[in-house]
Amino acid sequence: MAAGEEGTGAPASDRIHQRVLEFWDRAGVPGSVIARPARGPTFRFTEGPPTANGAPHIGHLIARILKDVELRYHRMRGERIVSSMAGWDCHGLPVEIEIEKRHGFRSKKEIEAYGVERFCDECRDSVLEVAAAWREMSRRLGYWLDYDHPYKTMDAPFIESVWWSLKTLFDRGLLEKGHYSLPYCPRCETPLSSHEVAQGYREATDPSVTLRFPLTESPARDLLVWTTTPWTLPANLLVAAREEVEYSVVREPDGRELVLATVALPRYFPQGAPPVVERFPGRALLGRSYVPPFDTPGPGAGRHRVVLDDSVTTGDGTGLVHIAPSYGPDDLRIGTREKVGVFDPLDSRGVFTEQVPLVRGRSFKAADPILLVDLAERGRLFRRETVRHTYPFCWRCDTPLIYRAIDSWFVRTSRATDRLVRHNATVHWVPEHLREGRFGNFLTEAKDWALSRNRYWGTPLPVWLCADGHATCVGSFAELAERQGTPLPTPFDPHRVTVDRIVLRCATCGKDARREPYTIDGWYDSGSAPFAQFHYPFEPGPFEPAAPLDFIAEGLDQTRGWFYSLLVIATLLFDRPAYRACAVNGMVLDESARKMSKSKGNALDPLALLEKFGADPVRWAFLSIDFTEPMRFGETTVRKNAARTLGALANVVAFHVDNARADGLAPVTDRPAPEGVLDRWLLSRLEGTRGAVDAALSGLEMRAAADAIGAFVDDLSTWYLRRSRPRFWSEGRSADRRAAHATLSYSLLGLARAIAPILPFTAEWVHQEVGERGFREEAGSVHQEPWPSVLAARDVALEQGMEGLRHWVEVGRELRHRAEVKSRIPLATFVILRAPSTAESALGSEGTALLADELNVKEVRREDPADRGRYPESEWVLREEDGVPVAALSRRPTEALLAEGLAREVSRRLQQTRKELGLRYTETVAITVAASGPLRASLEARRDALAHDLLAAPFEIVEGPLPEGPDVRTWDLDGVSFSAKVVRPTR
RNA sequence: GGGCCCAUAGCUUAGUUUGGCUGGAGCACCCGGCUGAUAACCGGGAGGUCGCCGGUUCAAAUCCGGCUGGGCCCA
Repeated sequence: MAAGEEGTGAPASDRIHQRVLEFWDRAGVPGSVIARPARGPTFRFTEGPPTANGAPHIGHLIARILKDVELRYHRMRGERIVSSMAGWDCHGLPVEIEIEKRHGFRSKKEIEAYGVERFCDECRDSVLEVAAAWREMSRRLGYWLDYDHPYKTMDAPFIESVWWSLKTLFDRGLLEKGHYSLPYCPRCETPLSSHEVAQGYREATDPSVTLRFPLTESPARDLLVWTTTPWTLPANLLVAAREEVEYSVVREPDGRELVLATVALPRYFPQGAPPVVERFPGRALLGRSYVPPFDTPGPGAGRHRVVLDDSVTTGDGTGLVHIAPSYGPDDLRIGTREKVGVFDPLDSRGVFTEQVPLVRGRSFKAADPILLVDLAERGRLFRRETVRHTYPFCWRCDTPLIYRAIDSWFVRTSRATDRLVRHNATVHWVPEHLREGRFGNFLTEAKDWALSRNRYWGTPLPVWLCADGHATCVGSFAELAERQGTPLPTPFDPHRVTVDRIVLRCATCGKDARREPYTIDGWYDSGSAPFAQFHYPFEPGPFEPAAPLDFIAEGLDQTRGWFYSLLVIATLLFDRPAYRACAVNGMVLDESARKMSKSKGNALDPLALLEKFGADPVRWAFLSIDFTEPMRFGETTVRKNAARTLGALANVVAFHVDNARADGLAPVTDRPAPEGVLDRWLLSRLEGTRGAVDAALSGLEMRAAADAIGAFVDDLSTWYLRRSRPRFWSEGRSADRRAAHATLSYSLLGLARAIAPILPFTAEWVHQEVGERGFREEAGSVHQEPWPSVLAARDVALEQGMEGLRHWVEVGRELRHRAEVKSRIPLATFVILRAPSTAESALGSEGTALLADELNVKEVRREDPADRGRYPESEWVLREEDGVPVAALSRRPTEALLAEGLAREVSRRLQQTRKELGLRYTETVAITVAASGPLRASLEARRDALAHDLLAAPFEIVEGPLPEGPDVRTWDLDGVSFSAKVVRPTR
């Protein structure tokens, strides 16, 4: 038996998984399944490449389960998956940071001192180490991809494809250099794209300060200016007001005057404002010059003045905004418009240069308090508070970001907004609301994509500039060699160390051109994966420019990551959507609905989880929750969800296999045509389940598929098998026995195929065990079987009839309950006072017999509903609906029936004894029962039946009591005692 | 501050698209039964202001508005 092994949540789960894994590995099943079919309809898929900088976490597990379920389903349908390549996202900051940590580096200078070449080599090696951990997790999960031939974004062919795409964009004017205000990480010394920034907002406490900027012509009158970033004050060049907003001048007790927006007065003077001496609209302030907070050199020195801009709001602060063009997008725009230039006294690490002597050598954050003290000493500080707000941090290293005016290369996504929106509209999103909701909103706001990074380990930007500023974008290695005038080394590694040395002839003027020293955003790499994995367009392959992927699935965090970069690149290059269907899973929380994190110690290690429970219980547990929402998940989730269905199925299989072997009955793969209602019912239910699973999986409703399977297994175990059990131990190979065997064997084999996408291990085990394939290589795997897409007809009337019958069982049991007669004691009659429905008629007399047996009554009849008077309450218990009796049950058993019940009591206790002795139901025992009086007479009368039921030979009935002994037990049945000696056979 | 999503029994949830049976299941609990039976099975019970308030309607878990709580995202 497979039942009862502890600790797994599903019986024998470990053993099954181990055995199946061993079989797959030995027989090379995954490789062979992935390779086939060579022909067949194409199902386009791309594995979202995990960033190869750390071990997989639990969130990665769910997306991989969803992907695997769909891929298995489509493979079984005979479709060719293009492609099944595993993928690794190798480039970028995440990987560099791992290596920096290893050496304790804190800045780019240290990397350069160490040697960029060595550094990049270590990045490359680290990627390969991490890939091994992912591979093992995937093996245990049963996530089948081609791990022997993965695409890696750092491979030369991949990079060449990316270059081709960038050149294509460049030629269309969609790749340009610009001077922009970008989020910048001072630790990583590189700008980040807006979708990277989006990943790193969190709560932070910052200074909230209001300053006095005295007006030059009216030295006793101060502009009040508010900021949460004091370190930007040395770079102040302008103050912005809003044209139509009303400003007030108030006089303080000491005679100084303050200028601020009228609506800001209550904010600054909640107890009542000082007297207002003047009011005017913002435009009146235009051109007024003021004394800047710090006397620093810079392009705007001496030209500090008030300008007008609509970006000024009065929701916070004073309605007068400090403008430092180098440190904010609006600031840069205004500064450019006012032609004051840019003053940026920070170096690339965010440290103040000698341009601000007061804080020279200090990082921007550390400068805040020093600057504030200085301002306070000079009487410029009006108010100092702190504020809690959300602020962006670097998604990799957690350093606070700053906006900074910087030279960068951009992909002009803003020019394609309408096409992005249009293509997105065609996507089948699961959950659907993402299309118009979060993802859709993001698209309409899409800004140009800041592509360049001032880093080392990444795809080099293939742009060279000559002294005259002409840009040459290189789209292939051949072109590179040609423009260089000499062949490239072989093998050619297109990373910075090699590429930076190459000097080209400018495509425009023929002068020497040097490479722009940038790498590109790693999201561009992964977004290129659908074509770059095939080295398109340099090699022939299955990639078709016009064809979107049919399916992808990843976590919600990819909304601004991969989902976005795929769509942008597909739109700009091929003017089509990137994918037809996208399943998106929510975040995985712990069992108390808290975020999982390593620091809290509540993170589940996916590999450990798979090892502890086996993959199928974990897969089942995830598919039992709504994956589109945040999921509460933990070991309990696995235990509770998996035990029921997987345990029940394992035990049905174990029962069947035991039974079939005992009588040498062969597996049945052709659909049998049994006569019995139970058999026909089960076969019909099987077809219904197959259909439901098929519909669910084709609509990305993985959960509905699991529900249908769960319901079928429940019916199979608790109704079909429970009701059919006696048929399996009828003597020899009766027709009924063979029919039951054929039905169960065929159903289990059919079920194995239907569950294969969802429960690949269990499916294989059922397929092998029930099919008597013995896990032999040549016998094949369930995953090589075709999907049962052509279904046999269901017998709907029969299914409905069975539902009706089971309803009458419930009614009968309720009546027994009310009559207080336990089921073991037979009753004479159950009467249904309703005409049978057509569906119920489909069950015929067999259904009646089944109902009689289930309710332990001697007779089931149907009668005209009008005959109520024939069922007096003294003799019957009645069930009424809407005041009309619908069923009646004999209220009391006769003496004879009581005696029969007594015999059954004895039988039951002896069966219990068999069980306690651990006997299999193929083993015979010797039983001697001692009883007297009516009990003995009742037993004598049923001697043969009892002997048969109990597998007892010899079966003796003697006048009691039996002498005490190790095998003797005594029971008391409501005052009647009996004892029995049960002796195990000698083996 | 803005956007998206979620809220049904102690837990997991069906039902919400398209308003209409008495809001269904499973787990857990209580009572009983059954067992050739699996952390099993069967019946009964208890447990629901369908988050709250309002609106539309003959009729609202379902549609609309607002609010509360939670999650994610953006600024």
